[in-house]
Amino acid sequence: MAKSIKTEEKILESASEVFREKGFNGARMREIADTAGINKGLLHYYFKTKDALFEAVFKMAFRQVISRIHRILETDASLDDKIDQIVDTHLGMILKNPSLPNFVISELNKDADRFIQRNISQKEKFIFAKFMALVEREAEAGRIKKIDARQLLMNIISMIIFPVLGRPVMQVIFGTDNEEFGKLLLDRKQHIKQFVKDALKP
Amino acid sequence: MAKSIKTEEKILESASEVFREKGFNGARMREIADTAGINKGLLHYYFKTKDALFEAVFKMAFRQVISRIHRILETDASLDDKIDQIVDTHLGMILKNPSLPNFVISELNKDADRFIQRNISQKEKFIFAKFMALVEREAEAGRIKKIDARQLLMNIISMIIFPVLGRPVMQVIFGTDNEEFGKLLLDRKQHIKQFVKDALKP
DNA sequence: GTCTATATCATGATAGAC
DNA sequence: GTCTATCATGATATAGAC
Repeated sequence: MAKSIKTEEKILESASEVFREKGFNGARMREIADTAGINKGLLHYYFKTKDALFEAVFKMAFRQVISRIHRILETDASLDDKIDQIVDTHLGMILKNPSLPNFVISELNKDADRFIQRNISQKEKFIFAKFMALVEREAEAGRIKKIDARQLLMNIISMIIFPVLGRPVMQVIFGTDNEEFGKLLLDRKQHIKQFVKDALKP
Repeated sequence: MAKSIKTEEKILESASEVFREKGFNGARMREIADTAGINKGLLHYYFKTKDALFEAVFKMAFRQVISRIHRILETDASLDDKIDQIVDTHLGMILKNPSLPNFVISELNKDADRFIQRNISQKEKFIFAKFMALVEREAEAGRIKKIDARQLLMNIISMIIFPVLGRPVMQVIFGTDNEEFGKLLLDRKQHIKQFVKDALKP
């Protein structure tokens, strides 16, 4: 057989596709089975319930979004390099998977509090504390303006993710078609890096 | 009666509440009726179908988001004032209605293209062209850096909306609880204005 | 206008043959 | 492991009494 992918992987792939497009409530087990080219009954053989299947898919998507950032924050790279890396890898990933941010965020907002509590660990706090210290050092050395590291990171991530997420809204505000807007998005890597650098200039 | 609100308004209010919280697919006509304190049958008397009710609610929410921006862009205020106004009125509105952005954006992304086409008008293009000209004039006069007006507006709106929208994600990255994050959000008006001003400095 | 009762249908999940 | 057939539930929507 050309396709040696195991059934379970095929199911996860198809489920990811359908859940991203329709959300948990909009997705049908029937459609997932069809997309995977298998029978509905088989879905329940591999994943007992719709919830279980969703959980598996969502976890993967969430890690994809968040682990990249943490990995970059963890390194010993300079602040400048960290910013460049976050913009490059994140914007690249999002442009390749435009449905990812909306999926993660809209599902997350359905039960935010429970999720936050389950996912904040000491490790997160520690990694981020390191980044805060880095920003503080840079400011004291006079290489950048004094700034709250959390606001800074929030600004950067906002400028990366929102344009893809809010694309329909922005297009209506601009009065712009898909093609023209696509060009704007391609320019953003360069633009964001410059914009942030300018804002930080002491 | 203390409550002289007409039934139809009461329905719209309740529907708005439930749709925002659960989305179109997650919302139940039953829950909307209960919230409004009326019977299910009566919902269909006022709004033939669930789709029709949703359409009415969504239109209101969308206008609330988008018309404010257009109104500000339209005025004869200076660029500086326009930026301040967008940040102030928008962030204020969003902090008062934290569920609004997620509702509008996640529903919009389910059928973005159809929606965009239906909502782009010559008026939009005209208003925005005026803003682009303003930004260009300021740059030529040497009062700000040269910048693409669309990227600029995208940056501003991103920084306003995303932190509320992506709040759960950011809290996990920061390792921060609701209270601490809430304080960060309150500081953002001031922070964003300063950040943008710094980035634009020639 | 407002309610109760009901029709109709689609979905997630299970049972059981192969 | 994979399929078919079926169940049980719960949703939207309608009909009709008051």
